[in-house]
Amino acid sequence: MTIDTTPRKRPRQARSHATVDALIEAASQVLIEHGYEGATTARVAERAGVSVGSLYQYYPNKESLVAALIERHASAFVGAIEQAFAGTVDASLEEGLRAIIRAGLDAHRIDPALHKILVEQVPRVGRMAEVMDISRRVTKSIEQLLRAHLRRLPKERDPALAALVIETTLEALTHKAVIERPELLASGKMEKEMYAILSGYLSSPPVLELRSAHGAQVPRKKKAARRTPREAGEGRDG
Amino acid sequence: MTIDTTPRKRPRQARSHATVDALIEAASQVLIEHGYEGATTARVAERAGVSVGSLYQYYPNKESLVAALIERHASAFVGAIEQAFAGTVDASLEEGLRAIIRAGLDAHRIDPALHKILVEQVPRVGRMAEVMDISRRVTKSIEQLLRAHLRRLPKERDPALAALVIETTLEALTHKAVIERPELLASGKMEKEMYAILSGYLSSPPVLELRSAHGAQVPRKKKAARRTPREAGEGRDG
Amino acid sequence: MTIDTTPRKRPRQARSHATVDALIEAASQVLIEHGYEGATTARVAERAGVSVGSLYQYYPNKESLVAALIERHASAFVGAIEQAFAGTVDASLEEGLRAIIRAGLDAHRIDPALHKILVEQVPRVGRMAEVMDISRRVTKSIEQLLRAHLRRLPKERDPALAALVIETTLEALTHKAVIERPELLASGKMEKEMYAILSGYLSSPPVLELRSAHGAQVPRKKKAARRTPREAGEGRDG
Amino acid sequence: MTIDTTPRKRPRQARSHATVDALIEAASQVLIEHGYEGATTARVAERAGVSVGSLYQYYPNKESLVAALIERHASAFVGAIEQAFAGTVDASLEEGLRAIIRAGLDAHRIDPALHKILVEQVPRVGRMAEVMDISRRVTKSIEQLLRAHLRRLPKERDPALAALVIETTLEALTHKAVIERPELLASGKMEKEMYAILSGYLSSPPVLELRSAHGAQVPRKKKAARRTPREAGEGRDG
DNA sequence: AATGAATGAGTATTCATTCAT
DNA sequence: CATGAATGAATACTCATTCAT
Repeated sequence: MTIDTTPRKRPRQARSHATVDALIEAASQVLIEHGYEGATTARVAERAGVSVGSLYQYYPNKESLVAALIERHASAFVGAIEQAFAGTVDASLEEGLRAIIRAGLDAHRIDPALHKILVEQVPRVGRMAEVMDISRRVTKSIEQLLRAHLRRLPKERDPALAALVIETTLEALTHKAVIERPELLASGKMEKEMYAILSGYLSSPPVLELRSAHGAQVPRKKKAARRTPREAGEGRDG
Repeated sequence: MTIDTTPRKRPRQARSHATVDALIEAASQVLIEHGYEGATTARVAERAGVSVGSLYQYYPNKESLVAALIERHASAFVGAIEQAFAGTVDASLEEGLRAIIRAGLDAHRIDPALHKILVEQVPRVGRMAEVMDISRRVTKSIEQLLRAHLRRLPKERDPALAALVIETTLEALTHKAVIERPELLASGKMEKEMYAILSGYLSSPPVLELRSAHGAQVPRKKKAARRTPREAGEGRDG
Repeated sequence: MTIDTTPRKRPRQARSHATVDALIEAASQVLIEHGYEGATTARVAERAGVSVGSLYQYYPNKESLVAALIERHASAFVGAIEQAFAGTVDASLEEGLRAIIRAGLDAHRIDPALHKILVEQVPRVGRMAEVMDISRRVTKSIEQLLRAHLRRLPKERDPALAALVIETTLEALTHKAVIERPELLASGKMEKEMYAILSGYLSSPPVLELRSAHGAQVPRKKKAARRTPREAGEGRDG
Repeated sequence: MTIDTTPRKRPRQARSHATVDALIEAASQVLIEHGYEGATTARVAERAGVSVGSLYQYYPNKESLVAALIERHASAFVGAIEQAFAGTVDASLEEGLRAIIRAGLDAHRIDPALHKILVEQVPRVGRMAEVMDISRRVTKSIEQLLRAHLRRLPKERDPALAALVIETTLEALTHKAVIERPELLASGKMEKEMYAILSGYLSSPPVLELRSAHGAQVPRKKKAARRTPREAGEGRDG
């Protein structure tokens, strides 16, 4: 029952290459304008300035066209992220975090409208796996970064889990900003918040934890006010 | 082009009321089983044990039926959250955060299968606004909590923005856990991570920020211990 | 890959019964006029004075419609034949043969144009089996007749094989007459030939067989009782 | 509405000739493998190792290609039959009949798969006439044979009609055997039955005819010369 | 002559919606 | 009020045929 989403044939002549390009580009536009349902093969072909027949010459069905579009976008997306990660191998944790944040934000600047539609529609094209793979790969990269700085992390922070949390959080915040609050992006405020939330997460132990869940104030000494016990105990900066 | 999604008439008799209920319930089941495309009016009517004609007696079109379902679900969802918030008005920040986290997790336990479908399909029903409203209301509640403990927050934390960040983050993590990693939910690990990331975010200054973005260890004098990252960063210790 | 050719639903109201009838009748006409390819669902629906939707309300696809038509025709066809056979149970061999011949001719008078199309197109509707079943049942009936008169048959005639030969021969001759030479039908000439060929086949020993296949003359008794006048006239063996 | 089925141009170069051959051969194979519907011009061209364009260089349309194939096959078919007839001009009636039977069986051995498809599909190519011509020519040949032995035939047997009957019968039996009962062919049983039915038909008067259709016994001469042994055994008229 | 890219009318089928009963 | 038969616009997809290269 699964549908073949493999492109039908590879264009050999220059002319047909142009057709394929036009089709994908048209698919992107029509998808953005009309959504998945509204993106009829006829409309896509028309927008591409090509006949339906030509569409089916290169894609065996509608899904395969969308799949190709997803692939193109996903590849650009992942490309952007991995490039941003490239220089992080022996960066500090701080640099690493900043790079990750930037990477996400930058990647989301690639055709955000299409990205939105694709994210919404991807489940029904059965390409969910591939897209989830993006997030999995990013999570893996984050985990590597964390492992490289393991001693800097709170001892209760499991790197794999933390990576998942970070990836999920960043993705969500980036999304929110891109789609609903672009001004937070332009002003750089969102980036700061992202850094704040991540660095807080990776520092320990958070001050709040010192207070009992019952609201009783734990008296703190003035000097130690913001230092955590472990920091002090570890004597790292002693 | 916009479609009227208002229910057609209000049921006055008990029998009609039963029909309306059966229809919504049927819609829910069919949606879960067959997805949005597969949820034909015929199927819904059949599942409800009612004729198509009757369906259209109460809902002018398919979308309005789904809209009603969304409304029912959203209302239950927000209800669960707001109830969880109710006792928080003069709770401590810690209690408040825990309540928020719990609220989200609990709400997601209401018909998660339907929730998933609805979240995916909602954009195309044009009820996005309503659903976004949920998140807006939750954000508002969080903001109130933060404002009640304003002095506990890092001074650079804008309560409105922080509330947005928190809401977004919690929603994303809850989602991820519900859909992809339910075992993290059962073990309570996710809840701990949520608390960790939020408390870190609301504590200050995070230790990590004390280190320069360039990875070089910035030797810190004891006095500088309390300097915020930005302060440190801005002044470059110079 | 096989297609479901079961009718979709049984009509409950008088109105829908009329629709179903109209559809089959229209299918018959359109099939005759345009052949299988030309018999588009649109054309059939139009001819039936009904919308395409209605067609698909009762038949899940084009094939099932044709299958229904085949069934209707085959049933009438077989009905005619078996009725004609009914009175043959204890008839003489001669009466039996005449009844069989008549049965075939009569059955072929039921909508011969449709019969022709159906016979041609049946292979591709996958109802071949059912139709072949007709011929198999008829063959069986013939075999029974032959067995009832076994002692009258030439000893070398296997009843099952003879039945197959008879059925095939009758079917072919009937067909030929119906389609290409209707005048032979009207004049009763074909019926006579059919009887002649069958009775010759079931009599023995045929004169011709007395001559060896190698042309060597088989010595016969003087009286040459079996020589025909004309044979005698030839004086070949005189 | 009628379509031109004339080949477009006659190949003049060896290369073109090869192409034309390859096309017909490919058409034959594809037709057998995929049936008429499945035999697309693209598939035929591909199988022939030629482009669609080339196909249309030699055949103005699909039908003309099939027509050419039909012609090729029909010509081989008739060729085989007429060759088998050639030696029959002054053969005995018995020899003639055997030759006819053999001819039909032999002809059907030429690409029976293609023959089957062609027989089924031929009506829709509008080449029915040509194919019917085969049977007409064969009938003519049979008629000639019969006329050559006129005096051997029962006086009531009209040679033209008898030829039609014989041709039809043989064709049907051959077909049946080829398609449904090949074992009857291999064992030679069918051939025997064919000879039996024909010789019975051409002998006269058949015994059965002596009995009235009403079962009344027709008084016969004392010697009962034509009574079969078994009949005698019955002692019905003893 | 050959190629194969492009065409687009034509086909089966679905499904939200209406309306006669 | 309820029913379910009827509607028909809309959609994905095919394939014979043309024509620029």
